[in-house]
Amino acid sequence: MNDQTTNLLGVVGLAVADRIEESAREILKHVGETPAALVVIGYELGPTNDQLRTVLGLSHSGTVRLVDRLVKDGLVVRREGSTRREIALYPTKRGKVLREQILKERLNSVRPFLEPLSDQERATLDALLHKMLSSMESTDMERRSLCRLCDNRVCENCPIPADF
Amino acid sequence: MNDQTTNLLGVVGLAVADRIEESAREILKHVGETPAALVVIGYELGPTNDQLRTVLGLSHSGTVRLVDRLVKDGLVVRREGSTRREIALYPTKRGKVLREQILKERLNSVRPFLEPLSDQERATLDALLHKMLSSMESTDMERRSLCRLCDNRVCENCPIPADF
DNA sequence: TCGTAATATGTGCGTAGCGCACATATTAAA
DNA sequence: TTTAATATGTGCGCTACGCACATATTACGA
Repeated sequence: MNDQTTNLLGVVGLAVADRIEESAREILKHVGETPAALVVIGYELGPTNDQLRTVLGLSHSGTVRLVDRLVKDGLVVRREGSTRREIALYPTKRGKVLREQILKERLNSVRPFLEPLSDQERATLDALLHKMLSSMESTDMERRSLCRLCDNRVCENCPIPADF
Repeated sequence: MNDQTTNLLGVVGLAVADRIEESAREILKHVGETPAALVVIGYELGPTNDQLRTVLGLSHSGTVRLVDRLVKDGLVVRREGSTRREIALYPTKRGKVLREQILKERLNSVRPFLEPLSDQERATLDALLHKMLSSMESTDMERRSLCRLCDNRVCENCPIPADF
């Protein structure tokens, strides 16, 4: 194992995450897990507070306040859930619009990294990344966390399941 | 350009950054740019507040308060700089120890991503990452920001310069 | 069935990590 | 030698959280 490669992956990872966060901030005026929350809620499967919490890796109260912010901004609504103690989170029309922008700008901010590579090199990188991801995480929850900012429409064989 | 590869790179980038942040939090009990600050100051070149600020991408006051935290924790000291209005930031003995731990655990947290790959595949990935990085950023400041969490001892031809 | 445990949400309170606007000291420049 | 630029520090506020607690609903076991 060569630590130089490990270090390089750390650099690229940090750079990619930086660019993604910056692009989301400009659209949503929120940072942290708030953009990911809007993406997850935007699947329109009506996640509960607690399901959202596990995907985002936040505390319970942190998640409640995060949803408060999204509700206050008119991006998300709390509906009645399958039982009376649960809620179901859904995006508003405006929430869906902003979600689309977040997903689009996320891709736009990552794309420059691939710019220097040829088609052949991109295909090689794709295969390597795919191998890294598919062999790494195990539980469904970890997979959902990994893909919490994904645009699932551009991901063919994505590990994130569409159901909670 | 295939957006599926772009998306995959976004996933890996987010995952890598997550793991790095988590490892630093356990050691330093601080998040955000604080770990990076300790790494940068730890080069023992006595950066000024303002030089640190540009590398970390923070506001001026944010940087002052960040250094306040490091000083309060006994990890960094403010010394007199080359002119009387400048300060020179240096790590304490304890600051150096924690810095070493941050660098070590950063590599430890990224290494699992390479675990599924063969030696040959790692070499290919290394070449691709290197090409991506070397063709991307231009100014020295951007390079320093990219490498703000690097362990420069494991990076052979790293773009971060050793002088400010 | 009835009480007890588990689950789900929300709240009071505190903290870390930042930015903006302003104040002050020092150096550079006109 | 004024004036501008630079470097640091401060008052104030805000966002994004976590912890501990309160409350409501559902599940479960005696």
